[in-house]
Amino acid sequence: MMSSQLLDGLNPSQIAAATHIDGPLLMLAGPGSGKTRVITHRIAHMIETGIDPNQIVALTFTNKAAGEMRARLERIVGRNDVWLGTFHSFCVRLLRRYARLVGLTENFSIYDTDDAKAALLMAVAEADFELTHTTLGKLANRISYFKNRLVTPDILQSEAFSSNDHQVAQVYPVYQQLLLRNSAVDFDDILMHVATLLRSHPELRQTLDARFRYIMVDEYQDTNLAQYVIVRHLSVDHPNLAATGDPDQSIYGWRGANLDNVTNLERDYPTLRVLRLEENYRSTPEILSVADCLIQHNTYRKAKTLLPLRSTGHCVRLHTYPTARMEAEHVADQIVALVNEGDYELNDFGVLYRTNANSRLIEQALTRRQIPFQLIGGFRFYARKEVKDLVAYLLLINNPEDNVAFQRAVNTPSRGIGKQTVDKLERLSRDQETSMLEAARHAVAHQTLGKRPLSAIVGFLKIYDQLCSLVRGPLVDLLQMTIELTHFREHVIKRRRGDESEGDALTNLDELLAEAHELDILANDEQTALETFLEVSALQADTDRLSSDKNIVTLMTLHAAKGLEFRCVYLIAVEENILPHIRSKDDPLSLEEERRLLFVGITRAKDQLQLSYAKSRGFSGQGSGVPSSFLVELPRGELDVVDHCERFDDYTDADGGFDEYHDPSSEAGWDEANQLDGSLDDGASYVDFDESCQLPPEEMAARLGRKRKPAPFPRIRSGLDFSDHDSPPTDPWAEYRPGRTVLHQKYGQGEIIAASGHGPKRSVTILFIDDNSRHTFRLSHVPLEIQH
DNA sequence: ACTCGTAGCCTTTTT
DNA sequence: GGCTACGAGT
Repeated sequence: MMSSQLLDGLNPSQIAAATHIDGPLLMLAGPGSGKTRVITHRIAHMIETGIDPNQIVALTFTNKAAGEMRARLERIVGRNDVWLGTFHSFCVRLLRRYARLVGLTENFSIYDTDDAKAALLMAVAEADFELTHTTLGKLANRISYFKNRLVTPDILQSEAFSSNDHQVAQVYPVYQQLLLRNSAVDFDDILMHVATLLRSHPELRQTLDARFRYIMVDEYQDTNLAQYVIVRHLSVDHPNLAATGDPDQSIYGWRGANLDNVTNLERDYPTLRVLRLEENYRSTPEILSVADCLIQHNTYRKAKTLLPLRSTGHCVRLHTYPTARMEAEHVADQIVALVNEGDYELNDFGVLYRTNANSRLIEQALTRRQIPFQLIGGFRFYARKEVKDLVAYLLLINNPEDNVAFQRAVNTPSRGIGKQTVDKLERLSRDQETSMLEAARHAVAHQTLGKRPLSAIVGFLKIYDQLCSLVRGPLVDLLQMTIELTHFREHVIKRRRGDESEGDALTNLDELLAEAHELDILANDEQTALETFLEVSALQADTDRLSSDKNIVTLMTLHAAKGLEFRCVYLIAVEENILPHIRSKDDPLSLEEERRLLFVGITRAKDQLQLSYAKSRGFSGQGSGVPSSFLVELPRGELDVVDHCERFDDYTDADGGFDEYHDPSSEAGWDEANQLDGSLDDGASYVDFDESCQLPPEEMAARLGRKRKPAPFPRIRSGLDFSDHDSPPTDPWAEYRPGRTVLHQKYGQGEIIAASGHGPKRSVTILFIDDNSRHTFRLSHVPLEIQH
């Protein structure tokens, strides 16, 4: 039974996709094919046919995409309990629940790239590793690479590896242990731990498979092995996995995204239904023709058509400029002109580029013309120093084991605790096998430090304990008090004195307070405002802050533009060594990814598209001046080619002009470049895929024999809320339950009269015998001895 | 323990 | 071209 209203306005293949509910489904959706529309209508349709929204999960690439999808869905079916979020946020929730099964505690910290590097640096020191022939960054990248492919320290150490990876193998296990000691995860762990969890706990896997019965994955072409293993394991008994993606838009190979996942789907699900969405509602035929012409130069590719539905529009422009500055100025001028003509508004414009560094001149040109714009990319809001410094206190309050947070908080604002003291505390903590926070308390109690550092630490602990007592109150109060007790504002002002960003830094603090206040309002039983805050602060990407309601121009990298569209797109700096990037040129596969990146950029445009390059671009080296080899692959006859250099005699004769790249001999060169040697081995063969993705043989055999009806799943309240039935049995805090008698250091003996929460975030209310007083404590912060 | 200077590394892309 | 991590000096 399908609602005609719901499917109104969808084309036949879209309807087919939206009404395919049970069984595996792969939607190969070209750009602008109404994919988001299909997904939302599909979910709405599922709900309408009576499926419990609680059993539906839709995983997106960014929080923003999730938010948009939610908004659209709610417009159709109203408020609902469908889980819509990123892979990472979904996995964090799962991991919070089953943290103990992988050696974490429920209140684990999430490290962003900076924190992870700090932790890695500690691990390097601990492993007595010399950073002479490698850098911290490279080491971090390599470890990330392995984690994305589910290569654990054990596997790495047992495999044959290059001398380079031999070094990685020295540090990786130490790093991983250190993270566990701190009860912390890095971004990659979030996925890797969940994959491990599902692989090593069949009964839990089964429970969750039933719990999340309908799983959708958007941007499937950009998933990595860890992500594949996760959705694969959640779709065994209930193989209702629906993936949408476009292999031509796979641009995250460097992050471990694996196009094989598309083929794997066909292999692992023989009944997979593949649907193609090829009709394009977004772009003019001119734009699509250019895009198609380009992408056909990719060798490793399944043919796919782009069917234009819009009527003829403007010619795609290719502009050549003498300098990057002129490029920026002219783009800004065109924006002004088009807006003045009245057909376009500022938010119709997107300026796209390969690297963040390319935004600078455009920013200046727009600023000079007083055109408002938003710049997406570069540093995340939560990665700013003053923000991170403050958040460190909250992290430490939430997770006292977190030594990275401790080290950041303990001496910011500086209070006389230097490297010496911190090193000593780290040694003490390792010797005593406690957190650095505990080691600090111990040092105070036993006077094992010099007088001056000791009193500084006493001061810090006093602040910390005071803050901890506020943990049950509103987050905004906790944050406010942190700022006050640490004299944080004064600290920021002092740091940035004279600096123009001083004001910004203070504004950022206010923004944090506002955010905290907002979360206080949203807080519920499942997750406190503090927990939500810490999750957001770690997982919010810069692209998530993109605003679509303000009437301003958008500047962003091609990667950040994925999934977006603009009426007018300016794709600047289409130059050799920038796009394709210099670092991708040795490897044919990377080169193809660069081509896809340009394809993504082109297909963001609805009405107008201008590609441009400049013959000189400020800084030396960077292959300035040479047009991208991709430009030669475009249909020259269909382009409106404008060379702004002709008026500048100085530049007309300069090397590397477009025309030089259009002679037959160069083209022969490109053809040669396209004849790839077929070496697809990227060294990712550490994990046997079948082994990682299949169930144990016995279980598989058992399954093939019977197609049984799943047991009814316990009633769930909302979202990713878990009932107590599937509570892991390993939670020692569960022992603190009403009726138990406990001993408190100060108040003496009392009886637990109420308890709530799980793990160390569990809090209990106690009626004390001595003075009949009641107090509520968080177990993670107050030692309570159970009396038997 | 803090401040200033320098060397090397960095950025291509981000959850 | 810019940051930042580390080292020497006070």
